[in-house]
Amino acid sequence: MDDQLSRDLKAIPLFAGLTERTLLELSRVALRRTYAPGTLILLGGDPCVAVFFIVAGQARIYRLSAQGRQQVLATLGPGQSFNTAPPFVPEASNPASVEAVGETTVLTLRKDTFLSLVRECPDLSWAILGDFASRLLHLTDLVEDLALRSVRGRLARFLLEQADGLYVNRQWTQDEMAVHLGTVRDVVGRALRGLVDAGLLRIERGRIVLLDREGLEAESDS
Amino acid sequence: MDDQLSRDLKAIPLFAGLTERTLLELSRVALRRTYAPGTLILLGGDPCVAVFFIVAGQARIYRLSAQGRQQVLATLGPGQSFNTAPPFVPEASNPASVEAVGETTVLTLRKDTFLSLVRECPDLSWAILGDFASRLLHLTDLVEDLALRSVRGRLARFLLEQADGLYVNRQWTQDEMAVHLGTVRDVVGRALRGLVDAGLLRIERGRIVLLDREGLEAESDS
DNA sequence: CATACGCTACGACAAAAGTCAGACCTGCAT
DNA sequence: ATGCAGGTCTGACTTTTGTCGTAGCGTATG
Repeated sequence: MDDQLSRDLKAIPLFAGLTERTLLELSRVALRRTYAPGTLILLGGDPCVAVFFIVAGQARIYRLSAQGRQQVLATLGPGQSFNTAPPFVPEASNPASVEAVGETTVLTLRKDTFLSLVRECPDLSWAILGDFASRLLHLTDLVEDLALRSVRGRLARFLLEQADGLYVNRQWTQDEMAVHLGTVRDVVGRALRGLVDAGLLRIERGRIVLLDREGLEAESDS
Repeated sequence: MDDQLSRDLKAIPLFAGLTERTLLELSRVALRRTYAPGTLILLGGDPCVAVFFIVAGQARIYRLSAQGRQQVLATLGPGQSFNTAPPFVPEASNPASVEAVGETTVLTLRKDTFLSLVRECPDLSWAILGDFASRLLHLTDLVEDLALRSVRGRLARFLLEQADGLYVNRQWTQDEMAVHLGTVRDVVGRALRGLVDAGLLRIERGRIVLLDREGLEAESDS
């Protein structure tokens, strides 16, 4: 009956090392939920009650300022998890808000269920250690970006990261880029024009063409 | 003979759950090292070969920009560890540079020794999970600070954090504060004067007096 | 006592970032 | 076709941040 749920559980890489038995138990306590595009899944600052695993769709993890500006911390897809850190820290609350990008399906486990699961399964804690570690490295990079680089530099780096070959195909609106870079749309627009004027890239309908990767890398450290 | 080393090992909270036997093994492979004030312990970007545990003194973890500006990620004291994340991520290099603040003594373990130790000891991996989790939360806060707050706001928050009651006793130079806030001395100076002019604090010889905590908290979100 | 040094204060300036308003373009729904 | 909405381009303007040079002040050192 809960066939679907079991299949979803098996598709989560973090759960790869679990036994059939544990998975079966999990399928009894995990909740499956689907959110419409743009829905708020989790509000930063609220007490932490559960952890989440993405089955389908995408989730945007972000912080909000008092003036309503956003900073995106990550955009996660199927198989990835969020809100897994606070359960390990007593009294911690949700570190950030999360919203569904497209239609998004998640599995959730209550905080204490998750913790006892981790205690019992060495494989799982190993996997989470790897996950946490790479998130730490990623956040450290983000901090350096924000503290030590100009918007123009951050934009150059961002485009290089997003680029698939010479092209950035995905339809990024300037607003989306802005929240990833911790700034506002207008400034992204100016920075983009600046890079175009410098001959480093060209903007076409629906995509951006990187004309000079080396030039962009030079821009990217500052 | 390696009595000192064993005693040092026992003083590291992360190792609290280890058996005598394991500690003994560790005392054979761990290296003890002391650095003079200001010495570079670890260079960011170099391949990761070892993890570190602080026995005495303090270590400043920071990133450097191309222009030589710094951003401090953390200042750690006895019992705390650094460079423990990269071993869990294949190919990862040291995420940041580390230097000794005062005279500082550390224990080091080779990366692979550390990893097999973690694999064998559930207690240890549990402790590291907690450590990583709180670092993640801390870094997330830092990102929000840098992305969404002005220097003045960050300074207000910083002072509130550092304050012991109404006083910030430690002798922070403006330069030190600047590298914690991701900016430069001059700007910290201006921001400080601004807060003084607003009547929120007073600067005395060797310490700062917070006159209006609520006012500072109001300043701190922006 | 003189000097050197580290830290701070201050003003002037330049660059970067944020804010605002108006106009345009496109696709879509009425 | 009309109107609307979302996204973009543009320029003007303000504020914030970073940079520079100079000067003051205290402590430590000779």
